[in-house]
Amino acid sequence: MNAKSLLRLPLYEQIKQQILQRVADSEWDSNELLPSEWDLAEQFSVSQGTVRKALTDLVNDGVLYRQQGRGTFVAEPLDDWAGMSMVSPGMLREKPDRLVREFLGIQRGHASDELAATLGLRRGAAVHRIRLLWRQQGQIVALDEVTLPLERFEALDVRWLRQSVGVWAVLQQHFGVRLRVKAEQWRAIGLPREEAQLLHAREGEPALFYLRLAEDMQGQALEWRERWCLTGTLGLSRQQEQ
Amino acid sequence: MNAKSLLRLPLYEQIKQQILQRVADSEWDSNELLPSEWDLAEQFSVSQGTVRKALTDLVNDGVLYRQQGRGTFVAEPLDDWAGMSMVSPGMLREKPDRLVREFLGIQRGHASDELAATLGLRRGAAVHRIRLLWRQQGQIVALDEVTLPLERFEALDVRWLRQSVGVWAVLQQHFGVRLRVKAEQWRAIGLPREEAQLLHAREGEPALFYLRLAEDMQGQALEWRERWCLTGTLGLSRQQEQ
DNA sequence: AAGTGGTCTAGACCACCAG
DNA sequence: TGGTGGTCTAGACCACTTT
Repeated sequence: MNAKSLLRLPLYEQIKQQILQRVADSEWDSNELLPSEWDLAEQFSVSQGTVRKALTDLVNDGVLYRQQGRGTFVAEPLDDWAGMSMVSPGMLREKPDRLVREFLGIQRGHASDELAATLGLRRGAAVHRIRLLWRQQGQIVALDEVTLPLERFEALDVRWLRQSVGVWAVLQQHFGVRLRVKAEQWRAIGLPREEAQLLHAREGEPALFYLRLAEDMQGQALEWRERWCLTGTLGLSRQQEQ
Repeated sequence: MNAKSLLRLPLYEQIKQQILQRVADSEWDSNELLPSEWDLAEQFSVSQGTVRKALTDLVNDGVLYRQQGRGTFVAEPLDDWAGMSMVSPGMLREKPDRLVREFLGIQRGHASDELAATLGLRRGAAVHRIRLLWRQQGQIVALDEVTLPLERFEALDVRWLRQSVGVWAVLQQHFGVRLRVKAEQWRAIGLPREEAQLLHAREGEPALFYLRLAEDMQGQALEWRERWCLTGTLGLSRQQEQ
């Protein structure tokens, strides 16, 4: 009836954004039950069908999940491996074991021309560079170098990175930004010296090199990530070392 | 009003299946305009909203696409690289060049115990084994070995494989089955002898090894694929050979 | 029994595209 | 201008879960 469209955005889009905001602000925690569709409809002064459309979209985006007869809930925050193919050793049917993150550090730097173009930044724009190490059952399995536009994430706090489960979770919790993979590429390479040292592996040892561009739900590119992964074969040879 | 549910399936599910069947039977070709939502609603004796729900699901599955003000169309058939990350050399923003398929052959074989379990088959069940080679700008970039349950695809015809753009397109066109990736895994390996020969590369040369399980829209596992990919680094060394 | 999400209808108006 | 998909409403009944 009322709630006259503020910006020519569909009502369900406005509702989605308000719900996303509340999730980002932790007004609703993970796995917390949302008000019913009818309650939300009354809060937002729209029909239940419109709320339903908004919730369905958010479920498809992985922000919420539903259980028939019980209600609608807030999904777990994304971790940095969300939507990524398995690279862990072992059978295909196994879920990858919970990965443990080690925060190596954050620096300020400047984007290369190519990276600036990819992220839609000015030439030489300032960026955050974050390094993470991933362990599985104690063994080092991957090294990440993450690049974020500094302008957008100026307030980024080192303590958040140390405490959180990953960069994506930090961006969601503190900036209300939910990322998804926009483009990615795999290569087989020999490990460069610096990365080999950090991974405690031999220089030139074959590894997976994973490049990934991530965007927010509006399609704005926001994160560039390079990941060096030790795969099953490597895992074997590494066991012999220890 | 009528169309009393035949199998306790929601009306929109029945409509989805009927539309999928017509697409599989090529009653509607790729990029062909479907009847309007109101026409379909009348054909199926349901409301326009129910047709809309069915079409929206099929759009999300990639079977159809919509254009505001014009209509709803049949999407291009899937190719064997659908939903797969880029592995081609070059920049991330580039679309991978159109890959050219070379059909190497098809054999009958028997599933290993592990593969039988993965595909939900009896121990030692008969399977099709298909080999494909992929070229990009003339250069060999990948080798596929595809395993399909023979029971489900007994009528598979070699001519279809020779003429079509890929295995997924054949399954969609001739069996009405649309696949999607269920699980996948990447590894960096040295090429085994046989695969190295087929790829015209050196044995032991580092390459990406990609394992993939695909399922139909009902979640039934139907395809196992192993793919050896030569990545950018390799592409360089191969240029020197020629 | 009460409350939730899941399905379905009938009708309305809008935004976009074509002739 | 007419037809299409896009949005929105108000109401109904069903299936499932919890109390």
